[in-house]
Amino acid sequence: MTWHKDPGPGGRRGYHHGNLREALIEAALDLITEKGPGGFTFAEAARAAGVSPAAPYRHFKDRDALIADVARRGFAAFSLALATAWDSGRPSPRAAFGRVGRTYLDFARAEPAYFSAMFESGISFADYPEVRAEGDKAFAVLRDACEAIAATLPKEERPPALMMALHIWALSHGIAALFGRGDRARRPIPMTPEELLEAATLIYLEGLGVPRDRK
Amino acid sequence: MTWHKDPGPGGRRGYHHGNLREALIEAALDLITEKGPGGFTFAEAARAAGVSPAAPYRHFKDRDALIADVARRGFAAFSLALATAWDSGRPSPRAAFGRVGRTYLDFARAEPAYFSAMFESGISFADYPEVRAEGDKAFAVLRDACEAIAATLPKEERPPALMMALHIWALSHGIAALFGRGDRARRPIPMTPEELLEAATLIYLEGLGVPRDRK
DNA sequence: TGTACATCAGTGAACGCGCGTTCACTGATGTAC
DNA sequence: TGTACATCAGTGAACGCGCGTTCACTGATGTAC
Repeated sequence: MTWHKDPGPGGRRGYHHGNLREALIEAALDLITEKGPGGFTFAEAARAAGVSPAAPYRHFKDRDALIADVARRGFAAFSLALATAWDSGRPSPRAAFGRVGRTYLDFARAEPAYFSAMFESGISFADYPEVRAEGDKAFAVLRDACEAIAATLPKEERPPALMMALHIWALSHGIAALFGRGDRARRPIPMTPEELLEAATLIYLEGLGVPRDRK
Repeated sequence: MTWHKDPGPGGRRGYHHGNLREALIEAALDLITEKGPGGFTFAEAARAAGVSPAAPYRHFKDRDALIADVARRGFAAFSLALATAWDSGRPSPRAAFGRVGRTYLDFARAEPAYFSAMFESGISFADYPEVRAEGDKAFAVLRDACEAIAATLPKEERPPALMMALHIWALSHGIAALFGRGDRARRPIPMTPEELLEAATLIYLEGLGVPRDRK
């Protein structure tokens, strides 16, 4: 790793950029935010970083490799956010579970570019196993949470935690995708996505017989 | 409307195509199926229809207008499928409700191109109100179904049908988007999407206190 | 029934554009001695 | 401490490509008389 002085607001010091890889990722996030994953181009990312169109090839094999790296980072940030929200189920699994759901929606809204790269860019988990690995970590957080929720039930009534996790993931994802973002394609609804998810989760847990927190 | 002889397998008779509008829609569906909504181009659709690149402009203002028309038709087909599945809640609302959910997943799998155009193409409801209108019809079917399900509960326990419909829509959509298609980006799960949705719906309705069908 | 004509759905060539990618290159950096 | 050199991250020009869109046009169709 090279040591670099702060390049200042210009972002560029001389012949060498200094931090091109990061700058390209940032540019990609900005472009995806503006135009969606399809609207992002390698050339424009280079331009945004103030660098010739050939320069990105020093850092990424091709356009897809850059998007995959964005997705990987997105999943990493996502699982960190979810894990922080879950906080090992403190103070109670149910309270923590609610936070996890809200965090899912938060993330989709606050980081639409990551979200797009993760779920809508069409990059293949098979081609980029490191993306999949980070995605699995995020899912594992949700699974652990479901495990803890299930554990509040008597043994013979416990639903499979994997199934629960898939249900909650799908529900959160559906709400985020349909109603959660400032999309032009969005369908307006008479409540917030958070309220919608919270109500659904409440009903779902009720259906499983999960006891509510004592007041 | 002009009367046309069957153009036969060549698809083309002479100077006039005869049914270019339909041929372009078909081509768009094929292309979107193959490469996603981003991979579809006006030029390639023209080529597939065996027509010069300028010809599509006789039928569609631009590329987006064609995609919007695909989305509109998709929503129309979707609401027809949902309405058929619902069948006015026969023989029982719950049984019919189950069919509606399965139909959602069926549609996503059987018509990935429509599904993409409807939900992932980024075309704006504001710019194409006819697309929105068809989408609303599809949602109305689900809403009616929820109304009927809610009506099986005593008045004071009935949840708002709109909320129920949004919950079920989001759940179905999340499952379809994450696990429902033959996507390369799909995450494999140890059960079918149909089973996953059915279980979730069962738990959800249980949580609402909706009585089960008598055996 | 025949013909002139308006209408319409196509043609095909051309445009400007921006893309991804390659290439031989060169300036800057760090290091071995 | 000074210098030669290897390494590396950039340049910038060029490529072939396919796109969306326009234009003046022409062949086919349907209709008024």
